[in-house]
Amino acid sequence: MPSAAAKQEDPNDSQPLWREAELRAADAMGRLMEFWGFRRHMGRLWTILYLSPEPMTTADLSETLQLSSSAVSLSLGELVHWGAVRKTWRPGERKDFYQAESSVWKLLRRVYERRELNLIREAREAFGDAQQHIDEARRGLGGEDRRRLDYMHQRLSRLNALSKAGERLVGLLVAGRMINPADLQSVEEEE
Amino acid sequence: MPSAAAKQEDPNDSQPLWREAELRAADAMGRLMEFWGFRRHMGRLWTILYLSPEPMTTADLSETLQLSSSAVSLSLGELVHWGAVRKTWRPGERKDFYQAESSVWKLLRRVYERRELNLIREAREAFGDAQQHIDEARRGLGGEDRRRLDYMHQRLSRLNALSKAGERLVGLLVAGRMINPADLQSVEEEE
DNA sequence: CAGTTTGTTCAAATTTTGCTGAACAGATGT
DNA sequence: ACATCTGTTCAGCAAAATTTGAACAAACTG
Repeated sequence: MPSAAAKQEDPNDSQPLWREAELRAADAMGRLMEFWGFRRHMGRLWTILYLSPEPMTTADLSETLQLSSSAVSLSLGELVHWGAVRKTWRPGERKDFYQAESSVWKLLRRVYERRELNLIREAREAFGDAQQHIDEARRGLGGEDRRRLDYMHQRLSRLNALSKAGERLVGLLVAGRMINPADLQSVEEEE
Repeated sequence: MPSAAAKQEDPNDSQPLWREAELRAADAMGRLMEFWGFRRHMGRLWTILYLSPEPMTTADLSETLQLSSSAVSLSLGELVHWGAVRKTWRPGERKDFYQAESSVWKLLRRVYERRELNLIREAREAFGDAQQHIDEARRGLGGEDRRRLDYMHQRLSRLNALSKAGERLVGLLVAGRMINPADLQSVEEEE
């Protein structure tokens, strides 16, 4: 008969009691990250690491989340690339160990900097180019066509201004100066 | 021989000169919206409408972007649902006409309110639940297990605080009070 | 140096997503 | 009531993304 009091490390069925809660939290973060444009596993892996007091190996992670080692390798690599996870090593151990970067605020800033900022900038450039082409195309025209191109030109300049504002907004967030400190309780972290 | 001076409405090849620029701008917005989690066509359609001085029909749109009427109907419906596009009608015309909501700022706020806010809220709830379960599970434990659960509990409370901060941040954006007005030139719009 | 252990890359298979044409439904005019 | 025009929904197809097992590569052990 199966010993009901087995503490933790049974092969299959008897996960520690808290494992379910941990997975729920990881899934929530996974949804967040997926929505946010990353692989869903990145959020799940990061959360498991973030909740673990000890660095973990790929084998640990692969077992906890029931993922193939390739999937773990891929998503973990991307997390490392984004600076969300760091490799560490243990004397005497050959495996790589991973631990979560715990300053979420810092992570957010990095993502906005490397991703959103570029994206908006590209869009703004496209709007600017289009505007310029319209500007050239409208010279010498009159009547209905001219009215239409003037309208388009004005609208494009509006889009341009908006992207510039967005760029600045994100820039301020990245620089950490966007938030009125009085509005939020501390978002600083222990790290 | 083909009359070179045909004004605009040729069947196929001779698009107006400015069409290319318009499409480039639409594509930029499409990329932005796709990245942002919407269908890419939503951004493209909206831009075409935004740049047009006159309301347009589905046929116009479908022809401009070379999309099937079903694709137009689908994405346009979603745009209407998000309040990014409005239907209008012309006396004597049976078709529906569409025009873009031109206050981009208002749109952004609506999206954040209806989407991001819910998303973060759900994540926060999940973190809270997990935290509570851990809290219950750790009672009466000692030693290694207790330490681990205490750690998890503390980390979950951190995630909880962060989501709360995020919720508040987005809330302020939605309420229009997040931005330090001195930091940005006017984001107000003509409407 | 041969044999392990560990991590990464690759191609095939599966799943998911997006798009289309056709069927359908609603409305309008004859 | 019928015919026509317009917009929406749906089943099937095509393209894209994810996932996996296996091959490969690298680092270490004895």
